[in-house]
Amino acid sequence: MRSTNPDSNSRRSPNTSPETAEKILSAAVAEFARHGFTKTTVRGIAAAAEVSPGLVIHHFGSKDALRSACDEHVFERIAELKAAKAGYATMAVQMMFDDPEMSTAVDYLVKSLLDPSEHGQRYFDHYVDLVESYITEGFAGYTFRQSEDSRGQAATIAVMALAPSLLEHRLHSVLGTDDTTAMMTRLAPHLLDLYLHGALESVPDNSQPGDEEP
Amino acid sequence: MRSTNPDSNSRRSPNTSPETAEKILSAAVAEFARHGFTKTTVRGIAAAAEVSPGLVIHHFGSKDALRSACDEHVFERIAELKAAKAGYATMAVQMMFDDPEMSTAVDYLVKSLLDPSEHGQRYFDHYVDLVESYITEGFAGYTFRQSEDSRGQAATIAVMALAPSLLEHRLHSVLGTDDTTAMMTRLAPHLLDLYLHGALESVPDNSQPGDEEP
DNA sequence: TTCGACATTGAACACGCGTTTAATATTAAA
DNA sequence: TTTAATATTAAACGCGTGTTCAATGTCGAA
Repeated sequence: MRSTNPDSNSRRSPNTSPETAEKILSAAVAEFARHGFTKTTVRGIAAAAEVSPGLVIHHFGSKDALRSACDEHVFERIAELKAAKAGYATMAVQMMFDDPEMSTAVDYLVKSLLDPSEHGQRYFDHYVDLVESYITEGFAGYTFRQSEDSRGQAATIAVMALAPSLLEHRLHSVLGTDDTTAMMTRLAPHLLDLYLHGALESVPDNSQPGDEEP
Repeated sequence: MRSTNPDSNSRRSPNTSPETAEKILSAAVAEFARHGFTKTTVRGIAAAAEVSPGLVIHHFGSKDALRSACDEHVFERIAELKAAKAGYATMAVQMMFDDPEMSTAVDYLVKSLLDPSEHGQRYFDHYVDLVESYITEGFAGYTFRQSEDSRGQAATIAVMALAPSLLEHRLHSVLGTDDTTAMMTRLAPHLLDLYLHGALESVPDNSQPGDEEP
């Protein structure tokens, strides 16, 4: 179903272009992931896909429609990878950052969270739902601390899990690195330690709050 | 050092209008905090300050220069409030969200972190430095869990502390609230619990990773 | 008063944006 | 081959942007 041409001998793919549309969409996802929706230009996508700006509109109708197409594409990609990793005992955080092939998809979703959109909000809602189910039902053998406000707890943990990606660029600068995978690997033990034991080791023994110095 | 004129007696607000410049700058901070730098327009700032767009440029030179002025202004404001709260026993997280007067300043800094700029990076670096000093020296009687990689640990905690503000709008939507202070108050106990005890209560007892179901 | 310096404005400029349009190139079908 | 349809492009349109400019308003100084 990919090609109906009789002789694909010396001719590659001249006119019939499902390839071109895919190339444009792929370039769009990359550009959106890199610069966000607002700052990404149709001309930039066209240049990255080595086509004219008009062709981008011709294939997808508008910049917003192109974004929707990208949303669906990324969603499918994420769903595939999530299904492929089902049952694999690891934290959701690692699930998102382990696979280098997923990095652009994750970047896209992160930018989608920052640049307000319905798709981005639906993704975040779904993510909080997922975390809440982990809290109530457990995840890969782990048991979560329970709370009366499981929704607020889930939202808190979801936000925490997304934080490193949100500030990825700032982290690169402050840690003096440019390898995202290596950086996330470096942060992973600290995240695990935080999730397992918290960040604080001992609490002050003064009972009433004030400007006291121990 | 503010003025070199000999008689600054009744010389306050004649023609040279510091009031107008302050009004513009205040409006600019609010607009930048609300919509971010890129999406904020000079015309929008001018409308909020009830002046003409040309006057904004006349007073600050350019949109970028206006942003720098806003950066300095917000930095000073934050420094003041931090100094005023020195010695007050509370977490750095709460330090940033407690005071409702600080909310716009915090929003501004958050947007500054997302929309890349030198000032935003310097602020983040400073923030990580602060957290690292808390880790090594303790904070308000609290003792942090130690790590060989204190820099990575500090970056991790700093990112976590900033996360709720970064996704404030998404949190509003997912929790069905429009009161930021109330929402942060709701999340506070979950954050404290996370920092004190972590998020996970028990770990699975299977020693080798796989697709096992407990 | 007159003058000069500054504040302030409305209109316009130059530019980049998303999008449209007319024209060309290419291919499948008749 | 001819024809219809689609892919593709260069150019331009309309719009919003940051910015500039000439004109007007305003107030202290002389």
